Order: sequence, then structure tokens, then C-alpha cells
Amino acid sequence: MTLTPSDMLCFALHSTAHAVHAAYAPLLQPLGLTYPQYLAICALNAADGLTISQLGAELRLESNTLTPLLKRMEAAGWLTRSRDTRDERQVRLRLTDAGRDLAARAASVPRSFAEKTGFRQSEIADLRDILVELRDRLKPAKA
Amino acid sequence: MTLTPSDMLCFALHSTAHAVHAAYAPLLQPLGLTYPQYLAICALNAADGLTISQLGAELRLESNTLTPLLKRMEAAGWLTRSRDTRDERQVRLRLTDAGRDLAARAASVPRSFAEKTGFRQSEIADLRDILVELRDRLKPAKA
DNA sequence: TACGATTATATCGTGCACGATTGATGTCTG
DNA sequence: CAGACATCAATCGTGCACGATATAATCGTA
Repeated sequence: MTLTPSDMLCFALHSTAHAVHAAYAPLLQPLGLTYPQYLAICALNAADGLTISQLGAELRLESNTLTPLLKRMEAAGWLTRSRDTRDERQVRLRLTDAGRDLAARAASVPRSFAEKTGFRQSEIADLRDILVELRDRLKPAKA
Repeated sequence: MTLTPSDMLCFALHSTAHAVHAAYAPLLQPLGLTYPQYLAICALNAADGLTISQLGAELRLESNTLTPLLKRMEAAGWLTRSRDTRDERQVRLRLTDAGRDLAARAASVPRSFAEKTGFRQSEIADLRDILVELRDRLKPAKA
């Protein structure tokens, strides 16, 4: 009864996440964005001025991943990173005009993706909610 | 109507895959395995003597990812990589005794994971099937 | 048989993810 | 107020993933 990867939920998740990543790539490449950078742009577009920790809480990442990613995005001219004047431990992230423009041009991406899946909006939302339920059972969000 | 990551199916998938990865880590670490290495061991335990392409078809990875991964596993003494004598382009992968032993010790891992989720077996299987459906719509398996 | 495709694997460069650690800033308490 | 502790970001090392490219073996066909 040797279980093969195809039998496993974990592998279905792993491989589907990669497939989704691959499906996003051609939509994001024209914008010069990687997928995690796209998530960061979306998060900041909805809530500008987040600290790295706050962005990390939203994306479930930590500074060891975010710092280099954000430095690349800063180098691309999409955002600024500056120490909070009240608490110099924190770094505030703010979209530049170019970054806000990019966010606007990326707004159609989720719709294009949804069409690729062929799923109805309700199916997409249901699946999302099941996944979030599973995720939060395995690893509750912090703060 | 700026969409944030929490609204998106893609992010739910992305973050849940990471959470599953993190949930597997403490189960695999005592065995000295990473998650992709665990998948490779399972695939080879079910079907020994695969070529790199065949393993890649199962895991949906290519030689640029698999070659270094398999070299590390060979260095750990879990498998052998040898050119097929009939077609020297291909590399055959075979578990060593240590590799087979490792597969046996890893057999309980999926059960431990399932318990962590708190989902019933039927729920796990249903979710797996939905994910596979989505994955194959986005990216049909090759060969 | 010779030579142009095709196939299988390997290599290289970049980016993401994460455990472990470091250093600087801020807070709390004796 | 001083020293212990906590918090925040950055750094380092390792492994995975993937696009692009290279190299060697094999196949097909003129």
C-alpha cells in the first residue's frame, strides 16, 4: 500500500500551487512582476504605509524573505522603504506613483486567471474558503 | 475595489501550500528529508528504476530541479543514479536499502499529517480531487 | 551511411522560502 | 536611571523552482 504522490492531498496542493504560479507568470511578466511581488503590490495598494511586519502578517512571510524582495521592488522604483520616525526599528513601505500605476495595470489579472480556470466565481470562493480553513488549522495567523 | 491577497484564491493556495509544507517539516526532519525529497522517495518506493523524466512526470518537475535534488539524495546514500545501458541518455534511479528503509519509516507521515488537519478522510480526498481538477485545467500533465 | 532533428540530462543564473543568528531600537522594572 | 528583556529588520546559508542554454546520445531519412 505504498502511497504515491498522486494519492496525497499535500502533493495535490503543492503541484496545484505551482500550476497556479505558472498560470500567473504570463500575466505578470509583461508588468515585470514576480508572483510574490504581485501580492506585495496588491497588499500595499489596499493599505499603504504598512511596516514589514504588517505586510508579513498579511502575506505570511518574515523579514528574511521580505527584506530582499522589497529591496528589489525598491530598486525597480515601485516603492520606498523608510524608517518610521517614531519607532526607528520599523520600516514603512509606501508605493511610488509608478507602483500605484502598476497596481492599476495589474487589476485585471485575477479576472484573467479566473477565466483560465473555467471555474465559476462561487466555486472559486468556496475552494478559497476551504483552503483558508485548512491553512488556519495548520498554522494560525499571528497577531 | 482593490483586491487584497486574502481575497484571492491564488493566495489561499500559495499560503496553504506553505502551511502544509511547514506542517510536514517536523515529521520529516527526524528522517533527514525535505518535502520534495520525501515525494521522490515515495514515488521511487512505489515504482523503482524510474528515469529522471518519468519521475519528473510524476512530480511535475524537470531535470533542472531534479538533477541537483537527486544528487543530494545520492550523496545521502538513499538512491543510485546510473545511465541506462540500452539508452545512455537516460538515468535510472534505484533506492538503496537505506532508501527503502527510509520509505518504510516515512509511511506513517501522511496519517500524522491528516490528524493535524482535523479533516475527515473523505474531506481530504474531496479537496484533493478538486485541486487536481484545477491543476489539470491549468496545466495538463505531459505524456 | 551521413547528417539534421529529437530526446534526455545537466548546468547556470535568478528569485523565493526559511531556520538561525545578529544588531539596533524601544520598553519595563528594580 | 541602569540593566534585562522584547521587538524589528537585516544577514547568512541551504534548498527548491524555473527559464534559458548546453551537451551528448539516439533516431529518421535522404
